[in-house]
Amino acid sequence: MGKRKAKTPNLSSLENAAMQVIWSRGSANAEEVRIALSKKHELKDSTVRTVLRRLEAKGVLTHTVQGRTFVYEPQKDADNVASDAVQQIADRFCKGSLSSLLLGMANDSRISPDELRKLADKIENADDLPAEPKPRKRRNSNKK
Amino acid sequence: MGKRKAKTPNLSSLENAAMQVIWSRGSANAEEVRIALSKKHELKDSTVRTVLRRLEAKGVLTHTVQGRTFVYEPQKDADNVASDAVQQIADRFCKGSLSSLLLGMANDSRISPDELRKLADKIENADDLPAEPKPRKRRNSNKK
DNA sequence: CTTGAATGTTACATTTTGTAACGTTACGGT
DNA sequence: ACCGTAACGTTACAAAATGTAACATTCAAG
Repeated sequence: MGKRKAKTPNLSSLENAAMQVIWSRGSANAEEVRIALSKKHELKDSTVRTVLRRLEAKGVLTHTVQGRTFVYEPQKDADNVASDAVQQIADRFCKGSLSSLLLGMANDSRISPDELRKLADKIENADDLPAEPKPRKRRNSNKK
Repeated sequence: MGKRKAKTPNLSSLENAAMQVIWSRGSANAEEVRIALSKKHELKDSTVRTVLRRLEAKGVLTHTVQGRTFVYEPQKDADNVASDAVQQIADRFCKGSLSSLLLGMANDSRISPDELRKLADKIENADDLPAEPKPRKRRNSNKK
């Protein structure tokens, strides 16, 4: 019972863009973020660092020091944030019922029963197989 | 082809609160909204009306005149907005794949294969029965 | 015609964002 | 031991978004 509203802070579009970069590569330093963003929008490095600092202030990022460089990484992975976001929508529009939400999406032809079933299968096969008594919690990304 | 980004405008918390009121009752005038919000937050009516006007400017509300009163109603129903919002999340975090998004939610135990299957059934049974060729659009508030 | 309810107009103070210049520090190389 | 430079910190601001309202105008009903 304790854990109340993490109240995912609303990110501005620039902040969001920065987060996308970091989420997509797992972590990044200011310069990397700047480069990535520069495709769309040229920014001074101090600008980028300001944004990054603000994001950390908002609690969505943390940093570790490597040499004399700050390496930022998400406080929560993208998956988690996405889930929370969806849940929040469900809260606001469907009294918290995810099912109702999805039902609505089906009405909008955003998703079909078929997909849902396939998805159900995939989930079972992928993660929940009863042969594994030890469902390790953590995500073990050993790639790269 | 045509249909570009509806770009659901981000609503501020107050704006959102107002929208919740209107969505929940289908439509409402300034005074009703004020009353509803007053449970949490006392506001002058001009304040409320300003917010309502801004919401209309943002395109999420429209109004019709009834006598000399403005009756506001959502430009899009809650369902629609919710769907869009979820889709947007999928876009941002899952390259647009709703399935991936849901998969992630399953990982977080936010939803289970079981629920998905039940949901699939419900959708098929509820909405798709070929017996009803004309799902009447709406507009029929004969109450009151 | 006087009222009053309802709307329109206009104003701010705050907060949030976007953007950045400038100052400080300390590692690495010569 | 220096110094240049890469990284970070500090401080500033202009713009936009929000919250909050006071005051003016209108028009129908009595």
